[in-house]
Amino acid sequence: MKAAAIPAPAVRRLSLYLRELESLWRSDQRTVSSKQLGDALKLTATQIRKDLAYFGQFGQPGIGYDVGALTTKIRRILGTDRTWSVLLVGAGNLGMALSAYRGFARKGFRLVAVFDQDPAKIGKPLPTIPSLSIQPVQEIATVVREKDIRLAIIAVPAEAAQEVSDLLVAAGVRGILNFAPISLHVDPTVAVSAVDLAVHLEQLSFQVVANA
Amino acid sequence: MKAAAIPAPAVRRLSLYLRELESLWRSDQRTVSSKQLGDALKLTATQIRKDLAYFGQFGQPGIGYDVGALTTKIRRILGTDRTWSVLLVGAGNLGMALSAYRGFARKGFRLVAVFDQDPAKIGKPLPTIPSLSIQPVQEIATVVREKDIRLAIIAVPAEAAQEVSDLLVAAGVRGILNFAPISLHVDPTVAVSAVDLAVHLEQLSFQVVANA
DNA sequence: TAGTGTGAATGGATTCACAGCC
DNA sequence: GGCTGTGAATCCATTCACACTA
Repeated sequence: MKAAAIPAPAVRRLSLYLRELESLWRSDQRTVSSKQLGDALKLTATQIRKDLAYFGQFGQPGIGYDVGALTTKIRRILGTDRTWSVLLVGAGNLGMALSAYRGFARKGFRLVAVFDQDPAKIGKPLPTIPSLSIQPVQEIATVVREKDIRLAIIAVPAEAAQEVSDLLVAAGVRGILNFAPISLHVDPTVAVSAVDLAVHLEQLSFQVVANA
Repeated sequence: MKAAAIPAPAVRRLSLYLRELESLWRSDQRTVSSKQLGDALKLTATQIRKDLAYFGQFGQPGIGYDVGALTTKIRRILGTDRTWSVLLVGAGNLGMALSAYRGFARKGFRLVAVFDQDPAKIGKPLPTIPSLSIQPVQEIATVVREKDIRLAIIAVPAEAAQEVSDLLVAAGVRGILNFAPISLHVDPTVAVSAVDLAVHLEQLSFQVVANA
């Protein structure tokens, strides 16, 4: 089965469209034009139409897009029309903050397991999700299979990240969100998305100096 | 003065090169080829050479790049050859985790002030940086001027983010790293970089479904 | 030989321009 | 009149190919 080569940037923007649509829905707006979406997201109207056109025809000429219907469509495209079980490795500061983040659940991602390597932390329940307690990393494989987990978040120090990644991939995880400041080496069938705080700040400092 | 139009993706990769170079330095490697960097980062050697060429000639034909010298050069390019004072708005879970992150300091970003709107939090010292205590958002303008702060991190709920952003820009902040899941509207001379956890997970779920 | 730097060619993504529909 | 959907044109980033150097 041969999908029609969707540009990666278009998929990235799809998430933004969804976010904006959800916000419009909350403010009781039921119809939106590509122009209006573009203004809100600082993108051109054409680009939004083009992006959506990769996936089908969702709008009504002269009217625009139905907010509810388009929301549903984009959720289906992104695969968030269902709930994903997610596991977290690393129960340090960042890991705990992530586990407390409500935005995940709201988007259909449910945190179902947390792992750490530190024996002192094992067995402790999460402050925000008392039904979960921290498990040793050795149990990753078992839990992934038991709970049919496909997505994982890595929030461990750089030195441990590749090793954790290997464990996750071996266990059958299909996508990894990596917060460790290293470039993970994984099987090409596994999706990886990375967030490096320092990289973001460096981008800002570059731009600030350039603007100065 | 008119800089020579650097592609944004090239600048993004520069941060990755720096990260890798720092790692090579720690493992006592003093010379590196574009091929080797490319393998580590899953990029082509040509692309790396092209990216670096936007900023000058740093390599030695037949030899490669001097790790130390290139590190210094890239730091200068990114503007991280000096220390940046950074402020943080939002002392919730995420904000506290960010304030505890050591990677910032290591890269030359020093957290010098933390703000929150919740009266219950005002005055409390940071667990990890006891010399700093949480201040009311109303004081942002004063502190920015006093401490000559140019970069800010927003870690407040979506509803408050635009308002905080306005305060920051009015106070003279030049770059914002935004963790709130909304698209900020700021003066075009202010740089913004955004991290949206949900967006990242959605990208993963899309890819996982596509790979399936 | 091993490796950089770079003009030229390619490949992708964005924007333009407009036909068609409400 | 307002707005979508889309081929064609443009623009920009990546890759190729190779001259050149240590």
